[in-house]
Amino acid sequence: MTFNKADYDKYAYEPFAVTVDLAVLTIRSGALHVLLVERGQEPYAGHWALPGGFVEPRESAETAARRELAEETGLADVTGLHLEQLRTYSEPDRDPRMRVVSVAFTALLPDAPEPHAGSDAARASWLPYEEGRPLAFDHDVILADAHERVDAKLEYTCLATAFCPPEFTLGELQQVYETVWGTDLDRPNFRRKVLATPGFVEPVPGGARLTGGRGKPAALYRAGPATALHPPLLRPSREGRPA
Amino acid sequence: MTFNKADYDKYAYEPFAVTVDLAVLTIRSGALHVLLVERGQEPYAGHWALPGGFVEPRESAETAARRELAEETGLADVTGLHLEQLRTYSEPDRDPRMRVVSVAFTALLPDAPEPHAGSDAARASWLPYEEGRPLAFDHDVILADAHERVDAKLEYTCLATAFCPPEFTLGELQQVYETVWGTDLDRPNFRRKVLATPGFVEPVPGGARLTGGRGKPAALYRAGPATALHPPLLRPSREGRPA
DNA sequence: CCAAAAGTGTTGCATATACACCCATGG
DNA sequence: CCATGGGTGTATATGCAACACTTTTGG
Repeated sequence: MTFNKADYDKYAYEPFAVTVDLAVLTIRSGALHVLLVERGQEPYAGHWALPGGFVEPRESAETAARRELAEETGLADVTGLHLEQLRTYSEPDRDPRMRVVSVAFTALLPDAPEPHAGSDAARASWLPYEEGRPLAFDHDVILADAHERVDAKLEYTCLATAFCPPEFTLGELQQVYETVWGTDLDRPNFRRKVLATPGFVEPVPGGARLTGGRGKPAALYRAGPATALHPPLLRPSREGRPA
Repeated sequence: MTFNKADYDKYAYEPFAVTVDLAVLTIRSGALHVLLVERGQEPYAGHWALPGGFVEPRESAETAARRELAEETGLADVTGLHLEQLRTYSEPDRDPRMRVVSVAFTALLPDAPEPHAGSDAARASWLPYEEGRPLAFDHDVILADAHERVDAKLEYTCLATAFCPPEFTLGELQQVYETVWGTDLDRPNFRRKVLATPGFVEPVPGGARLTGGRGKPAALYRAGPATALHPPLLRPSREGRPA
């Protein structure tokens, strides 16, 4: 970027507000859920919206996103959670009050503790992915973009473990894929694919799960160090025909 | 995002400047080139930088990026060119003068007309990808991110045609892959892969290329309607071992 | 006639898919 | 002892990498 002398005047342009918006996803009882907050004021009073807030003067967008994530979920420690920049939304009229440029993030959580209603007093809640529409502002678009991105990244990254608790069974991991993609996968083949990818998961030293399930106790795994998936784990039911 | 009443004061926070930065890539005589501008003033006077500029009050970042692309390349029509949002860079001190949040874009061009030195008077030029370092500000990081993204997207999208003129041969398309990835590909197999993907390329009605080449004239193709590549065209020389 | 680039064919290995089957636990 | 979910084996199909070969042009 190149600047002229006039650019040094910070108020040469109408100021832009910079915010972060968070698409926080989790899996709850076999269905994809989103963290939403209910708006108390106009515009969009009574509508659900993505959590978010202003970027502070000395923060990066990433720092602001993690701060908001902690505030909105009420979790004590959000350092381990998956948080990734999605894209930036900057249409001039996306907020009727003023010029707001929003950097959107996607966050993925394992379990789903009931959210701490944010400092903004609005109600916060986990909603099934399809519910609460239409969302405020352009949040329907942001959320759809987030879902599409997660869909795609499950194929060629190890992202699925971000939905799982620290220790999990392969059955749980498979359910992540089946829930997000909305398809069924062949268990034996899924198992082989996952185990054949070095660093995707690693067995926890001495354990097997007992008390919960009805069938044979499943082995427990932890997320491995790998991030990419080569070759990818392709989701079925696309006829190899790109749009 | 939720607002309190105080948020209505546009000057409640120190204003953020919002800019766009462009990583404009092309292939020139078999090598990847980047469009860079030379800075005339401090900071980073004399350094090369990515082209870019401020987002105007009534523009989206996308609109601003396309406007800057037209200005900096001097091309009359930039509507057909590939332009895609990369990510947003918002570290508080990335510009020593003031708080600048920059939405970065990646643009891909077929041919490489000599750039019109921008309105900012600075010199503009195509440089081989490796040259001109270190760039001003955090532009080394932005450019590296852009390259990485293009690398990855060649595998599973039809993006490579964005580097090609309206009509091209399969040899030229293959050179795009080889140049960007820095590897050699097997011509027969590459050919089959591309032609087996419906909508990737389509033959131009009656043509074959004659005058230029030394060997057998190659058939001409146009970019097809497809955007995704299933299955992907994997780049070789990665041992299937994710990090 | 030779070099260079386009295009075709073939073969072997790797992987995926689809399914049949056994194992261990709770009720 | 049966339903339920975990885990193993295997045959067939598919896809891809490697490489030999033919074709058509310019010099």
